[in-house]
Amino acid sequence: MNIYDIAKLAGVSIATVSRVINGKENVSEKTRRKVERIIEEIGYTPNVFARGLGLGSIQMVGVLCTTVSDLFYARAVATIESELRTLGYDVILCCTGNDVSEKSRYMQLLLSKRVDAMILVGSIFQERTSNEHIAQAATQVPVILINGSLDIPNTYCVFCDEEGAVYHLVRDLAAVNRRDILYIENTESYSSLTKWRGFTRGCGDCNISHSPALKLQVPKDGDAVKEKVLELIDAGVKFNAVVASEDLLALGALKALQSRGLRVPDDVAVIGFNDSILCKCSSPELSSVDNKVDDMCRRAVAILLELIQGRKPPTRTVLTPEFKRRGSF
Amino acid sequence: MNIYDIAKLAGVSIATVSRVINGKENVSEKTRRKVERIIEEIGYTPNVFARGLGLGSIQMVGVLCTTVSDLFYARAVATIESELRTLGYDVILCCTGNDVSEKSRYMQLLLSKRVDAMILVGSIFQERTSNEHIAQAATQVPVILINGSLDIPNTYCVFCDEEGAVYHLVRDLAAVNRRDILYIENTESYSSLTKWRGFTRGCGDCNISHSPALKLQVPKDGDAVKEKVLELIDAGVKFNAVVASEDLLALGALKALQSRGLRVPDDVAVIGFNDSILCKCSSPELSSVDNKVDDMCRRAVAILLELIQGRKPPTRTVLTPEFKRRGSF
DNA sequence: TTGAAAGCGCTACCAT
DNA sequence: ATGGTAGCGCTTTCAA
Repeated sequence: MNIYDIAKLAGVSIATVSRVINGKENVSEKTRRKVERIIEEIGYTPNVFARGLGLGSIQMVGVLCTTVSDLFYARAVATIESELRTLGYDVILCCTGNDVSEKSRYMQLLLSKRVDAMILVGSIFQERTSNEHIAQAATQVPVILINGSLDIPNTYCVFCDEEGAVYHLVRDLAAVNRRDILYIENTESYSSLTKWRGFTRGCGDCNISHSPALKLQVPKDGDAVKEKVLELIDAGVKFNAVVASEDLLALGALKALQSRGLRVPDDVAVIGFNDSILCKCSSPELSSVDNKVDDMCRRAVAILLELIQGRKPPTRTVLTPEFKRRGSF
Repeated sequence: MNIYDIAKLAGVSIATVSRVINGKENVSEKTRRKVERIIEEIGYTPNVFARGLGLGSIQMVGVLCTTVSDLFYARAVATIESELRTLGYDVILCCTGNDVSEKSRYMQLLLSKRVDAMILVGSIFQERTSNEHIAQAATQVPVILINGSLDIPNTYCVFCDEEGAVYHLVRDLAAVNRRDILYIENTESYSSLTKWRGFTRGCGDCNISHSPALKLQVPKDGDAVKEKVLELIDAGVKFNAVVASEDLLALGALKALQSRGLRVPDDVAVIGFNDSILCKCSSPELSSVDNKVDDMCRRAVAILLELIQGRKPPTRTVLTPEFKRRGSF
């Protein structure tokens, strides 16, 4: 069932049918109604390929994350999807994994599918070495980076001042004499770097000389963290606060502490990052830095909208995180 | 840059270029290499629309879930995406929400995008009233339902014997004299019905007369559950086991119990459903029924593959859940 | 207000 | 092994 069939049934030309479908002005009310009725009756839907061929756009945006089974990314993707939907765009979901060459391959794939834009979710898309593949993609379609910052033409970044958040966290801890801070970071993510910068700056300002023994670098795995923290405790390393670059890591630490009879927050304060659903699963509940995923995503889509409308959106949008105080500090 | 340009540069016809692109046999090695070199050099990628126009397929599958920010769905979507990717298919993600008319609208949308198939994730897509919209979609493309069972032509179902799982759970509880079981279910999902059936059957077989006061129906919200369970405890209702239709609900109950000084599992055993990441966040960790999301998703994609290959896959695939024993029972 | 016809870029069939 | 060419279904310009 195509536009020709409709045209024949309505006794008009395909041009007229096309006009009706696309809501053009120059069609008489009578003709419009007739065509619309037939379209309705037949249940006709235009062929997207044919349409795309002419227009060069298929109203789709590629959304990339390393894996959507991660809480943070899942939430982000959910928000982006719903926001884009309101603009009439579909989401092609790509879970790329951590490997750069894979990320690059996915971006190529999306370009070949002629997506209208690409949204990269997570600082993890900001490579420590080269970001040439992003630059390359950005020559074809706008690229929006969520939770990362990159200075590349046609690339727009939305992120949260995580450095500042950690900085203030350290100051707050020092203010209540929690100066022996165990810092746990996920090795994989780029944002770890930013957070660490905030941490050291905070330590500097508070005259805390942070021992290397109090920095833990781990993969994103609750059990692994727990193990490591247990080792630390058993080795006699002392600390009265834990700051983790992700809730899951904080949770692992919390469990390790509790299993050794240490009280949270009395003996040790624990603070996570992301303000995920996990925070409400432990007792005491986990204090955490809310890095405003939803806001970032909404901003990202808003930027896309501006681009579509031919306006010039800001290249960088910085949001302020918010500390969510719960039982663990 | 299109196939004509490539043809011109290579000094061959577009037909030959097309053959090279599609890896057809009947091209001389020399010609193939020449064309490939030029394609590489120019960085040419075929236009998907033009291709789709001819083939009627765009190598995309629509994946629908109510919201991907939910742990269960996120994990499912992640698995589906990665499996489909290996087959060369992209995923169009649709988070529909619970509303039937919205679900229906999304399915129409996907059909108009000419997806090659649709995968519905979650029993929630099985409406209690009419599933006409699914039947309608299934007339156009194969529909695969994960964690639900529907008898509709061109619709394939993959699900887990949740009824059996709950049935055996009740028996196991009864066997250790945990006969006062608080049953908590999510009102929104269809699978609640199945689970409840297993529960009552188990009670029947064990001569447990289950009091209506021990059935809690709640939305999917940990805090809400906690409230309800607290009310129950404070009202003096006694029970020595909790079975919940989802981990999040079980966790809410667990927190309520602990906050009233009840010990888990000594005083009350708690069992969740889905074996999600949440199970490992509490202390004690949550025992849970693993309903094999990953397996279901893999099966679903395997079915799709069979369909593509023109084979006749089974209409219903039933998996056996597995009880994951942890601290809470 | 309406219609005719020229693309859009590709696939696949038919010739050679 | 290669080329010519007819669609695929739509949008859009140009004429009427």
